[in-house]
Amino acid sequence: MSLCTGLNRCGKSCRLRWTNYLRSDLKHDGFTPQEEELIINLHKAIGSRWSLIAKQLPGRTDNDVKNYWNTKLRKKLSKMGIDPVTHKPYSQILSDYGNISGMLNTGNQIGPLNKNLNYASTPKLEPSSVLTSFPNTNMMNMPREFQNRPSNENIVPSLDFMSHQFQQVNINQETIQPHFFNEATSSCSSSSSSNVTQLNPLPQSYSCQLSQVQNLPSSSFNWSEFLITDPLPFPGFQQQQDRHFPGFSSSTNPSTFAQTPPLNFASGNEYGLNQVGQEEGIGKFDVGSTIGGQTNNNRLEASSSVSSFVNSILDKDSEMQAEFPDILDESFDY
DNA sequence: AACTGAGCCAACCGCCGAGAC
DNA sequence: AGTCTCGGCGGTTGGCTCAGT
Repeated sequence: MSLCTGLNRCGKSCRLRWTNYLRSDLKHDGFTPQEEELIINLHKAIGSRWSLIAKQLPGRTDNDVKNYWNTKLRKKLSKMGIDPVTHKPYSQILSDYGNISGMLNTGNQIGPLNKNLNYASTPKLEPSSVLTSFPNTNMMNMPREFQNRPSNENIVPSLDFMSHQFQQVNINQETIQPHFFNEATSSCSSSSSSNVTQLNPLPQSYSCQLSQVQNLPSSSFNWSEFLITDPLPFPGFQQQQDRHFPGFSSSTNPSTFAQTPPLNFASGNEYGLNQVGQEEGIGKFDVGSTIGGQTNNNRLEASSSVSSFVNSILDKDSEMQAEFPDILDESFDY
């Protein structure tokens, strides 16, 4: 390892120090509400691709964004009753899992638990020690948000979500029943009112009554049911996914996606990010409606065959090609 | 004043891909 | 083709600060 001249640091450390701290164009003040909103929206669209998110925030580094997310935003969302990984209300996650139970028998298996646990971002919580029941599921029936996550974030609800459940159970046993998988179908719609909204700088679509969490479907659960032998629905699926969603697949270098020009990753109008993007004169690229989000409710039906899944990908690809030919066809030189 | 726990954030770690040789 | 170096990335750690007791 070679050291920088006169410094007891390697070149890599010096580069990181420069890029994360010393660069003159970096902001060192706090995040604005607009930046905060953009981070949340981008995270919802593309997950923890911090470098990509940071590219949309002038003067911020990926480290800045990552730290801010881990220390502030994640907790903030969690307190609001929103799973910071899926960006869905906890009650809706449980509802989804309740609705898709029983599909495991179709043959799709859920993969290695240790891999899946990487998806969860809250440390210091051992799911196997705290969670003993959860609805059955499988890859093809996962909420789309899960399916479009990087492969290491694919399968199970986040530990934020789980810890939230247990916090609710432990902290307020009078309002949240310990057996929180009681039958219920409630989920937070975009028009749902909320007590949380008062504390919530985000739009109502993100709001959810925490009390809804208690009304959850009952189902026996065993962690082993999340195990997958093959996380991909068919051989070559990953390659297809890479081809159609470059930058969104785990096997693709995120830099591929980074090669797109500055974009506004508004997931619909949930966060008013279109306005932010327009103010900055950047293009609009509605990831939420085309790829990762639920705006169009293009969730795969539980009965979808593999071919229909592929077709849906191809359809989306065609739509994207038609809508953003300049972006998708453009080549970049660095 | 001393201790403790939580929050924050710069720095580090390990992995991966690209490019040079 | 194989090896090495470099840079980028996301995840994690360690030390500092500060509020609470």
